[in-house]
Amino acid sequence: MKVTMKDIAEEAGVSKATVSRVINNDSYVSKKTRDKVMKLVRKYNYKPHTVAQGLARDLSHTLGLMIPGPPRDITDPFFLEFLHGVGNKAAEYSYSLSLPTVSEKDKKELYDEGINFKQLDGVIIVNPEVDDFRIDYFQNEGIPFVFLGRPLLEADDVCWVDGDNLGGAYEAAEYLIKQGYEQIACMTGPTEFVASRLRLKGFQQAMEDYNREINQDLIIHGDFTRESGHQRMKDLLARDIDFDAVFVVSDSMAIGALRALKEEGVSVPEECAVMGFDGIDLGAYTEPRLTTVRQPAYQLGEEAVESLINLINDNRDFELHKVLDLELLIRDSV
Amino acid sequence: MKVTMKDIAEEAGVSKATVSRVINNDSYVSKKTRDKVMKLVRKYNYKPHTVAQGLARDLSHTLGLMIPGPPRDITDPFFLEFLHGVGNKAAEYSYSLSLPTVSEKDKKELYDEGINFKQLDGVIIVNPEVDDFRIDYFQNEGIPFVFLGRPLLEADDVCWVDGDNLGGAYEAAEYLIKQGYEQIACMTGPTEFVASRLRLKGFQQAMEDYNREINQDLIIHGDFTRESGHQRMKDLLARDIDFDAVFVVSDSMAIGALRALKEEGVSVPEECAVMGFDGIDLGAYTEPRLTTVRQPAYQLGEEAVESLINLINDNRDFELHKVLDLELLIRDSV
DNA sequence: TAGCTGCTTGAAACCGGTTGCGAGATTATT
DNA sequence: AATAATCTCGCAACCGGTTTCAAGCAGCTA
Repeated sequence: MKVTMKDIAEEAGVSKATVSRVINNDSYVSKKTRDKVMKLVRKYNYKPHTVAQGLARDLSHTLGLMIPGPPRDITDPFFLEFLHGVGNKAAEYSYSLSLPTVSEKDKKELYDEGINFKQLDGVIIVNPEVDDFRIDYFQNEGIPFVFLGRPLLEADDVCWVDGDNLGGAYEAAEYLIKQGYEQIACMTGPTEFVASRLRLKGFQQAMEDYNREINQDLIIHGDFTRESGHQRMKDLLARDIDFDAVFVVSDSMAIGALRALKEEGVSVPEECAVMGFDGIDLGAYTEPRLTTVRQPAYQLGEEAVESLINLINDNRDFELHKVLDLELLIRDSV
Repeated sequence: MKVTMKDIAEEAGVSKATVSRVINNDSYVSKKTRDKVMKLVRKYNYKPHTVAQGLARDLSHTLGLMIPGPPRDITDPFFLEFLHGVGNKAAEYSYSLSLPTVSEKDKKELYDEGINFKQLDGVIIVNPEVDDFRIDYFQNEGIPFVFLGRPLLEADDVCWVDGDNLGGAYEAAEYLIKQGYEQIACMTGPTEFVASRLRLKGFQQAMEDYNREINQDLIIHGDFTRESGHQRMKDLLARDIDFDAVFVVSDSMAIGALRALKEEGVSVPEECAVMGFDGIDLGAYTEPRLTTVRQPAYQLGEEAVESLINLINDNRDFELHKVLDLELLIRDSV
């Protein structure tokens, strides 16, 4: 039989209210009664019933995670590692997760229909777009949310955690430059994603700082998938422009690009160096192994949950924005 | 303002009880009042408050997913795809997920502590072991559960969904045999996992059926990780036994093995063919691309949830065991 | 027409907590 | 010593549903 708060209260000879106060160490309870209650709590290993608590406090103890829909879907290992961090941290705080896939296409409709967002305590949004409409949406609904990745905003009162995309991309480009590559291409993501822009910007900044001219023909856009990396690289090769290195802003795309290069008989890194971004461990198993910038996906997941819970609890005392450092991971493709 | 059941009841001029009955199309309600209520339900797009419903019915609307701990962790792409299926299906039925990582080491302790299992409506367990202790555990707790993978039991009243491991492994081995390979090795997983055994058994059966002798030295055990695939293959090569093909029972391991072969200068598939198992799409990006047996991970995830919900709802009218077909995926490594 | 039966519905208790309000006990203030 | 301020803590309402029980009512049988 499950022991409830009432049971504890009766055995301790106090009211439910008091037990509740002890547990949430709310307001004043004398040390004596607190000890008495806590003893019983420990004795029975009592844990408040999350659902009942939720009903009373209007909380669902559920966090929503908006999984990116196709093309860049959940199967992206970067995302998986992130999810892992989220799942663990959430479990640690007794939150559960709701993971509806929101496909890109009918995204807005889904939000209009409201899914069951109203029953979520908070939401984690991946891949902010420039001027992301979800900001308004969730603000209106009054649902706390945190972004993985920073949305580009002037008045940045929105909570996010992010890897240092700009810095990481800068480092990557700088490394390529210092290694003596001359014609460096950059394959970035769709312009509507902030991450694409920042990484491109980091690249451009490094090129500028080292007085390299940027050939606009060597800036191309994929969609973060392997397939697109493969295709775009084929296209680029077909266009017959000289380049001896390419900075690809996601490992998945980089792996696709690697494959295209191989198919076209271009040796890596001799004829063309490839620099990735993300640091998925699959990159350690390509041929050649992918040099890349590692994002701490797992920690990002943990931080996202941590921030979100702070938001939910109306805790004002935490960093609204968190930037985690990236790290150059030197392997064999450069 | 959120519309509650009381609001609907008042506007319809009936009691909450009646509205509840309509919604759960419980017992008898006259068509007239039912229509009247339903009209309002649609008008306000009313959805019952999951948490309140949970409290009343003693349900949490949360499913637990026991994530395998290290070494074979969630980062395994097969598992990710599975999780994706689970997440979507669960969301479809308005269930959320709790994803605590249960590390292999302190597994039993965690179960003893009980985590918060009592507040889960059901649990999905991955990687059943032979004589899995969790069966007793959850049966005692009275918590419905479903396995991904069949546990080996005589009295099989336990619910599971599984790929046809035995058949798939048989096919894989048969294919190798028919392709004319002579000395076929098999790298399987730890013996405590049922999947390892079944896949090995399928392999053995095929060998037997085709009158091949099995060299026990060519049966080796990894732990499903890339690292182990890499290491075990190195070991095998060092032992200097002849073989011209190897059936590796997980793609992750196969990819590790592929790498080891490459490092040792053994060409694949000319000098040694490699057959994988799982069908993670990463296998399409190795060099050479991995021939393997594809498991429908996403569907397995969906089926697992479907079965679990049937169990939760005490629905007796469904297949307790589901076996999904596997499919030989012929690429370049054989 | 009285008595039954079966359908339909509402009242109220209940699920397991939280919380506003106020009363009684303690301590501080003057 | 009287009064005020501060602690403690219980009562009871409430969160939004579900479910038991019984009553009202219509139709049917005898």
